[in-house]
Formats: sequence, C-alpha cells, structure tokens
Amino acid sequence: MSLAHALLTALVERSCCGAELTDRFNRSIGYFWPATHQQIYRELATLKASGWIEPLPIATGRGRKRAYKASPAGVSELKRWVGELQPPRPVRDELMVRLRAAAILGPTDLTEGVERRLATHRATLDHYLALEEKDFSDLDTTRKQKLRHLILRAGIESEAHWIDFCQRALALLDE
Amino acid sequence: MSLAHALLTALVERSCCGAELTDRFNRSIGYFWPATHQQIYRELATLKASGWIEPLPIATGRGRKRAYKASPAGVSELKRWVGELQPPRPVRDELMVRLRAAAILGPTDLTEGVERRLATHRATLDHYLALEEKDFSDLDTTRKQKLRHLILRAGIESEAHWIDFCQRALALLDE
DNA sequence: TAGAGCATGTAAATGGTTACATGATTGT
DNA sequence: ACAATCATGTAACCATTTACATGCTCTA
Repeated sequence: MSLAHALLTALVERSCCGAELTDRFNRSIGYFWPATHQQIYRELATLKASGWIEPLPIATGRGRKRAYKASPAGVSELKRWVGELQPPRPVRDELMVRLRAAAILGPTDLTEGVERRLATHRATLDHYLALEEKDFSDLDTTRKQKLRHLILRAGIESEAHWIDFCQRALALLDE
Repeated sequence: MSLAHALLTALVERSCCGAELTDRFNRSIGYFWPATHQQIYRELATLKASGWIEPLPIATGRGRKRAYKASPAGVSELKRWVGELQPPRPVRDELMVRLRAAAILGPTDLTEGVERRLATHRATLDHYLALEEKDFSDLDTTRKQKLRHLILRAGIESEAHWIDFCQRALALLDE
C-alpha cells in the first residue's frame, strides 16, 4: 500500500485537495512512485474510509474542491508502516527482456529503442540535477534535508547508471 | 506484453513444457521479469490462441506434460516486438516512499527495514557474481554471449548501487 | 498401493492504466 | 453567456499476487 502511505505523507506535510495533491505528488515522491489523478482520488476515498485522513470543512460535491488533512490515526498508521518489514518488490525491466530476445534472435532493430531510452534517462538526469542545484547543497543541515537529498541522489545515481548501461548496450548492438 | 515475449524468447531458445519453462525462466530472464507458474500457464494459453506457439504432439489433459514450441509466426512477432519503441515503465520503489515518510515524520523505526534490504541486495549480488564466474569470462566471444553478459552486468551493478545506497541511508538514520 | 511430489490449472483480490463524464470557476 | 480550464470523479480493462484444487507419475 505504498500509494496510500505516500499520499498520507504528503498530507502530513501539508493539507490540500486532490488536484493540488496530484500536482505536488508528481513533483516529489512521484518520481519514485508515480500516480495519476484517478488513482489519487480513489486512494483518497479509501484513506478517508479508513479514518486516516479527514476532510477539511470547506465544500462538497463533484467539481468542488475537497481538502483533506491527515488525522492522528493516520499519523500513527504512517509511523507503523515506516517500520514495517517487507520484502522488496521485484524488479521488472522491459529493456532486459528485449536485450535477451536480441541475444537469442540475432541481429535486430533494437538500436533505436535503446537510443530513445538513453535520451529519456539523460533528460531525467538533467531534471534531477537541476532539482539538486535548486534545493540542496553539500552542507544540508537538518535530518529532513539530508534524507530528502539522499532520496534525490538515489534517482541521480540510478539514472547515471542506466545512461552508462545504454551506451554499452549500443556499442555491443552496433558491432 | 513483456511476459509473453519473454516466454516466447525462452521457447525460441528451446521447446519445453510449462513447469520446466517456469524453472528455466526463474533462473534467467526472471531476474528482470519475474513470473509465477500461474502467470506462465495463463500466458501460454494466450500465446497458443495467438498462434505464436504450438503444442508439441505428446500428451494432453490436466496433470500431463504439455510441451510447446515457438511457431514461425511467433518468431516474426518476437522480432517485431524487439524493435518496437515504447516508453520505459515507471520506476516504483517502496524504500524511497518510506525514507520520505521518515524525513517528514522525524525519528522512526526504519533502520531494520533498510538493514534487511541491504542483506537481500548483498545476497542477490553474491548470486549474480557466482553466475558471472560460472558462465562468463572477460573474453566473451560471440555476440550472444556478450549480450547475455551485459544483461547480467546490469543486475550486478544495480545491486552494487543499492548496497551502497542502503549503507548511506543507514548512516543517516543512525545520526 | 499409498504417499510424495510434479504438472496443470481456477478463482478472487489488488493495484495500475486508459478512456471518458460531469460539475464548478474564471476570463472575455 | 460562452469557452476554457480546473476539479472530481466512473467504468472497463489488464497484469500481478495469493490461495487453493485436481490429475498424473514414480517410488518405497
């Protein structure tokens, strides 16, 4: 239930409505756990039914902003969940499946696909580096700041790794 | 439809029945696209309905081995699919969601979770390194061998990266 | 010939994706 | 008062996970 808890975290940070939440989400933790507005509205309804979030008394009805805040029960639940032990979810990477097929089949058209993927990794890396430049420095002071920087570093290093990998794959496919 | 094409690749490599396929799968490309036997049997039925695989004439009925081979149509389909351009599937990493919650909530119990994850990454890395030792050398000769080694290297480097990351996370959480 | 384990399956639940629908607000 | 856009949804679909069911084969 990562999506539920990611949303709960966002609402602990600051109360807001679904649309704003979607927006904030897709600019922060959404890099590691993306979600569309449909998923988010569905999850908000579930969270509310669980009593983990509460609507702020503003307005109701379709088309009207409905803001929510995390309830005390929601905060406890989030603390519990953070400490929960769970096996990591399995990796699933389509590029590896294609590369393996290319290994078995012999010469194929995979090059352009890898080039595209290389380009998206480069774009994502640039984006992350810009975020790092803007929000962090070498001397993060608070624990919160350090942890948030670490999360972004995970993204940066992972993108860098995939860029390197794609380049090696291209070299091999070109042979 | 990565699963379908991963299975198709395995059946191009060698014909076999569902159970053996499950086994082979989980020792090779399954590291990058895991699947249970339930998924595999369902997908075999779909692949057969599409005409991309054909049953070998041995036996039928529940409990009896049913071996399949890739059909010519299946091979063409696989070639087409390898060249297909598709956006990479989004990253989803629960650990990042937990770390972010830990950043927002303040001190929490996340340490043990990260330690466990570190341990599984170390175990996986050891396993991959053993596979590398057994199946590959620095001087892979064929294109097929080079590509298969590259795929394994992706796993090795990715695991090494996450080990490093978990260690840095632990250092931060311990402060 | 009974039991262990292999091989093939069914069913329900979960979660994510895609397409579409509708009410409210804002700017012209 | 109309169009554009914002905000909130509904519905159908697809893939994955988990739990369970059943037939077959081999060996003690």
